[in-house]
Amino acid sequence: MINNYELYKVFYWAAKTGSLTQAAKALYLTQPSVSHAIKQLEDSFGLTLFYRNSKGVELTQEGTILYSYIEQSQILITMAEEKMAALKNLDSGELRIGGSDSLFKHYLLPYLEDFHKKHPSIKLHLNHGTTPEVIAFLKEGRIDLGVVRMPIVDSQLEVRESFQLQDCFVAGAQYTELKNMVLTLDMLMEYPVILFSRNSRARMAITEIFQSYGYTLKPEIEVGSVDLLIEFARRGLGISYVTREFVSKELEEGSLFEIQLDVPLPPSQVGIMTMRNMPLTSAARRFIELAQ
Amino acid sequence: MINNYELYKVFYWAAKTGSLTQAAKALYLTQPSVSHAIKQLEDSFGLTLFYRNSKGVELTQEGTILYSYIEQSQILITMAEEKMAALKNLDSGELRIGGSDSLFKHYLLPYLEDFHKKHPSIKLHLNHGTTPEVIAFLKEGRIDLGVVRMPIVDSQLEVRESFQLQDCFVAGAQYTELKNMVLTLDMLMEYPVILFSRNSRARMAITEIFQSYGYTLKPEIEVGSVDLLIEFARRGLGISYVTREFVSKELEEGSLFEIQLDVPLPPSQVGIMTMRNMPLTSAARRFIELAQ
DNA sequence: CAGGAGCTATAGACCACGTCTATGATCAAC
DNA sequence: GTTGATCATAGACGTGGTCTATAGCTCCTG
Repeated sequence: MINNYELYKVFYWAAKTGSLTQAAKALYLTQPSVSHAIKQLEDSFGLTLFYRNSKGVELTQEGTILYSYIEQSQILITMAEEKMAALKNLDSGELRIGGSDSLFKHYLLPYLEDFHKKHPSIKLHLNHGTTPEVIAFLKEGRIDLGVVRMPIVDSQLEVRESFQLQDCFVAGAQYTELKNMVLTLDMLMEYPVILFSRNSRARMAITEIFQSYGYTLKPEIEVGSVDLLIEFARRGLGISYVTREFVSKELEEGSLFEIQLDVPLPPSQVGIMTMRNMPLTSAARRFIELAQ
Repeated sequence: MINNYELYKVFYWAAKTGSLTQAAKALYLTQPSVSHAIKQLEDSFGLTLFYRNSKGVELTQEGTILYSYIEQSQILITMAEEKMAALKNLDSGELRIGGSDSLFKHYLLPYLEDFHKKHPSIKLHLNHGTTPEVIAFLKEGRIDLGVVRMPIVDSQLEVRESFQLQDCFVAGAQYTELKNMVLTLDMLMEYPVILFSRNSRARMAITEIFQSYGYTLKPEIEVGSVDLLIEFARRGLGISYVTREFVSKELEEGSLFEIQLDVPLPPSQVGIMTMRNMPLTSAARRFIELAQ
């Protein structure tokens, strides 16, 4: 019917201000333009929308009916524009991050706090899961970004290196004799080793390292959380393979110490994953910026 | 913010159909135009609204939020356009008529019925009042048109002559002796005359006529409704001055007869009044068309 | 009553911008 | 590899929305 919705904006302001001249000012147009626009509307409806008098204009019965619809419509558009501006300014919106519980707890927390302080109106949604689960979340569009250990090889994903973590073996008071020694892998395997459950990325990594030296690493105990890994080591149940940064408190206070090995353990990189060629929300872009 | 609301229409269709190509078809545009429009929106918000893939497009988080507003807005506009079309086609709307009760009851009824049959969806509002009241209603915008006796002299009003009425004196069985006589005003004044209340237009008219012949007409009885005027005459309380068309039933059945005078009583014209230079609703225009 | 200050309507010119065609790039399916 | 979708880009075109200038009207004021 009407092939130019701009006319409704003009109509809205004309009706609202009761004056074509005022409407023109509000819209940064000239009065004849507004006059012309209203005429177009009236012609295409075949109805008169305004009474014109020397003081301005007034809605006719039919104009009043039109206004009741258009007013709502214009208000919605205004709200939409305000909302978009808020999203842009990070005054609104949400950020959905996927990652492992331990990464959230031990490492991402300061970044999350920082982000939340800077942009308190953005709702944070944290979804924990294993690396494959996080990748699946990403592909399903359920999270905006995932934080996992590298390497990730998936052509659909774009991975930014964020920070390095160093895994290491730690033990508690029971094994004080090892404190100032440099162990060979041979020696290490004499002790009971505690590892994270089979499907974890860190577990696979260390198993491969041992294999590359010709050893098969078999854990005495397998646990399902980083907290248990730490707790078991503290109680002297064995030597745990953990991320050094996750036990920094225990290392400082001396309840755990790091076993020195004669071979280097390669550091593991944590990466922030996003979908390749998919636009990011403002919030996601901002978070990545802060986390790098 | 956005200085072209057309873009929202394009966005709406793109989001609704999930395809720029489909949106282009729906809007009778080419695909590049739609692509361009969406880009404009995205640029001016500084946000990405759609994920593009080889199957079409999909809303981003931010696009989804925008859509929730714009969808409502567009629906309202569509409803508005449908409503305007209905008003134009007289499939909707209202018609507010002012006039005297007796005109409504005795003369306008067939026109009202006719109009209502032809346009059953138009609500009729009938407001009765004296001629000055009806004029006031018109000027206050409370009615679309008024139906009153001419002449009306008011530069703000436009009056269309509609139909003629003939006032006359009638009497009942008590005065059968006058049935086949032609009376002079002199003779008439020997009888008790029943008139409508002082402020009525018909009353003023007949008083003036008598005065122009040198007589002062003083009624025996004054009543406030046409029905009473008729009833009193039937009961033989006097000779009533009524509009002939309003007593056509009584004249036919013989319960009243018309007094013949030796001077002509000028006919009175009924006019349909509207505000001069004020646009009429479609319904009002249509009614006037039918009533002429 | 003349003159001024509002208001809206009309006429005509101009140029930005929205639309088009043509083509490229990418992806999925066969 | 080829075909047939999709959206993006480039550049040309022309229309329609905006402008200036002016007229017409009503109301108010000295």
